[in-house]
Amino acid sequence: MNYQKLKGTLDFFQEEATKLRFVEEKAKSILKTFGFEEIITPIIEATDIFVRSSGDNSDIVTKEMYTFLDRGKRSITLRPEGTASVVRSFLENKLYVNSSLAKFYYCGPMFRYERPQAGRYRQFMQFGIEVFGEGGPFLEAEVIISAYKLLIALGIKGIKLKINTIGDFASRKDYADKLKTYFTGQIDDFCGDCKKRLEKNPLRILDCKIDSNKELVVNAPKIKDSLSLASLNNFNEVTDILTTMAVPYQIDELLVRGLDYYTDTVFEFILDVPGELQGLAICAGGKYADLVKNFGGPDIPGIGYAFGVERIMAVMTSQNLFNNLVKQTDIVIICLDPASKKMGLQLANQLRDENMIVEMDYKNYSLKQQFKLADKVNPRYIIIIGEEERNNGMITIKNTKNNTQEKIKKEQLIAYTKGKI
RNA sequence: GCGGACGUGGCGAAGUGGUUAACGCACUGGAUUGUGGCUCCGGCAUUCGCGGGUUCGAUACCCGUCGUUCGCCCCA
Repeated sequence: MNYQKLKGTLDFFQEEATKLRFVEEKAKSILKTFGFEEIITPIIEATDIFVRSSGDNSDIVTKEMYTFLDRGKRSITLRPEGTASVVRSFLENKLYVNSSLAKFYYCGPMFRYERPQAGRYRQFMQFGIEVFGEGGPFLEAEVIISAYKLLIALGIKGIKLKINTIGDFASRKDYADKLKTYFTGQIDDFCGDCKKRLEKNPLRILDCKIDSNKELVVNAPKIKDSLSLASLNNFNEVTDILTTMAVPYQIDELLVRGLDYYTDTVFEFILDVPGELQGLAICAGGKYADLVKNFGGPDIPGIGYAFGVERIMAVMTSQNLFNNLVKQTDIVIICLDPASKKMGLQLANQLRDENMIVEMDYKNYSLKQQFKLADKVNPRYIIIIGEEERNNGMITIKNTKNNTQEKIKKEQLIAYTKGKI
């Protein structure tokens, strides 16, 4: 019987696991400087949580969720995104009572039943943040800045920040109606999807890959003209702050997000790099003014974003940004007979207590074979213990950098290595 | 959900309608028994994703299936 991983899933081991953890740790350390705290929520939630938040017409809900009935006949879903769970937890635990602003980051697997391709998997890691509370344009800008700083800290080149405002629900409804009127009867030569979108969600016609370059689309009514003055002012302030903070951005009036809960400011960091990753979003998010309220909670706005960790790993790999992740061994202990092996084991663990990385060959007794193991892990020092050393309470220690060796008393070993490794 | 490409040992990769399935890396053993990383020699796929068909014969041809991968839709 041959077992293999499920379609669209990934095993991370050795170097890849190290990369994943590296990105995660870096992200955490930067967000901590912004005062974020970690929130860990379950991977499974009641299906309704996601239907409510993403919208029952969204693609995620209609065709991408892993949903099943548990033994109690409850509909359970593997989370397709992080925001809904965090909002649920925020409300359930009344995390709004102690402060007017709650800032969380999370990291974990998300699940979407899609056809895998470059940078897309059925189980993928997202690193994201959510902030609850009224913070105005400064908060929104800070959130975007935190994402930007993170990408800079990771060293990723070729990223572009696209930002837009889609207004509140009222102005969006108004805008959708305008678009509908505008496009009705005019899109006979548009793709089939766009024809469907006209009824369902006319905003999506604007970022259709096939039709978005058409004159009709380019000249379509702009969302700006449907926005409330407050929305408009807010957006202008956000971009102003970004400019002040020297965060390059590009206003993209066609940027509309796929999840229904967004309002006002939405943004994406996309990759502008050659190859298959070109154009992929590595971070996306926005404001959601009414999501908490719609969940039955107080009227508290939220804003957040999520990074696609695998995508970040992919770009970083292609840009050679994982240089210092090689496994490092400090010492290999070579033991030439069983009695020496026991002594070696003791020494190894004493050294490990000093935080040194120590390995040894458990199987062989010949010097040559053990040296071969040592070559593979390329240690700073090689210790040799045989009958000769044992009888004198000595060990031989060899510096592999300059190929010198000396005999020292085994009691001196810790002191000898101090400061050298 | 739709379309294309691909599927040979741990990895990379050649190959042909007929029985020894190249080669490289990795792994493993050895080149006289306490000093390696180089070199040399040996071992390592009864088997070419799986199931069926065509054929005297298939890893090679056909069908199906599963899987990988890329694109579309959508998205991180």
